[in-house]
Amino acid sequence: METIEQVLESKNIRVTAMRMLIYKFLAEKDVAVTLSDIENAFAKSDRTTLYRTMKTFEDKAIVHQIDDGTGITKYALCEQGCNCDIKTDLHLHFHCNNCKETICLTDHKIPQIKVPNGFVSENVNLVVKGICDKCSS
Amino acid sequence: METIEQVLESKNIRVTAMRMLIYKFLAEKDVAVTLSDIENAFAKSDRTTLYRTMKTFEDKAIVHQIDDGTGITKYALCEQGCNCDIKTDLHLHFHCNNCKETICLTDHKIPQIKVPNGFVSENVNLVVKGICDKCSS
DNA sequence: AATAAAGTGCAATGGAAGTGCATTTTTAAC
DNA sequence: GTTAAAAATGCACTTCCATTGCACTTTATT
Repeated sequence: METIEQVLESKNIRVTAMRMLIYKFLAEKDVAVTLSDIENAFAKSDRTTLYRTMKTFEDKAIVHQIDDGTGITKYALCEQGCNCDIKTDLHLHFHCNNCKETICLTDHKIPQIKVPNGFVSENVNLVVKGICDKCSS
Repeated sequence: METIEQVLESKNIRVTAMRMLIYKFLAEKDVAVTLSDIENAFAKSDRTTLYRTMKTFEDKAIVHQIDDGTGITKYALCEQGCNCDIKTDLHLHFHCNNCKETICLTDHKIPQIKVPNGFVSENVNLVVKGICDKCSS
């Protein structure tokens, strides 16, 4: 089991108190979070710091952004072995219309999408909306 | 060939000069447009009017919103026979990373997406990003 | 023509993303 | 250890888009 310090160091990210806290917060969540979610969890910290921290985490492939159609950017930790950095790890996201949470369905890969002749596919964003397992039971 | 008036009337939308102009503008475009695009095309009109017009059009299934990940809502006319109103017409959208335009690939249906047990899929948003036919040639 | 209903325009608000700069903290060099 | 450089943080601000309230105008109805 890696410590948070080790995770950050292995990705060449400087270890700071704030970053460890943010990482811990993300790790405890099983749903994608917004900047405001993080902001509310750390009343002490500034939005800008969180914003830039997430940007750093994203650059280093520790988190990935999720656009679930709510208009608000969400973030989630990349899974072990996730290849978000090379843009080919295309798992899909599920947004619950009931509880409004968004989660990664990491082990559900996006099927190959056919595009017309002349079009080149580089990236795919797929969000399924509906009712999540917690809300449907 | 239906006139614009007939289209609007058939959808129970009151015909006004502004609405006809907006419809015409949309019909001439083969790409999805933002509110600002429409705003710029009609310097005379107010953003609010356009916003509410699009909302009306959307309610009546004349246009559908597109969230292509740019963070800005885009709109496109529904095709003849498009079932956007019943939320089952799931064609995909293509966003060009070069010219930044977004278009509907109306005849490319979204494949059936499997979700884990307990999850209920109601709706799917799929955006493919890459290079469009005009930019790749 | 009178009235009600719907559409339109102006002004303003709110939320989120993003930036510049000063300050603090961390790292590295001496 | 002290110091200089680099990176991180916090504050203030700006911008952009979505959205709403209210007054005014236009359209439909009788």
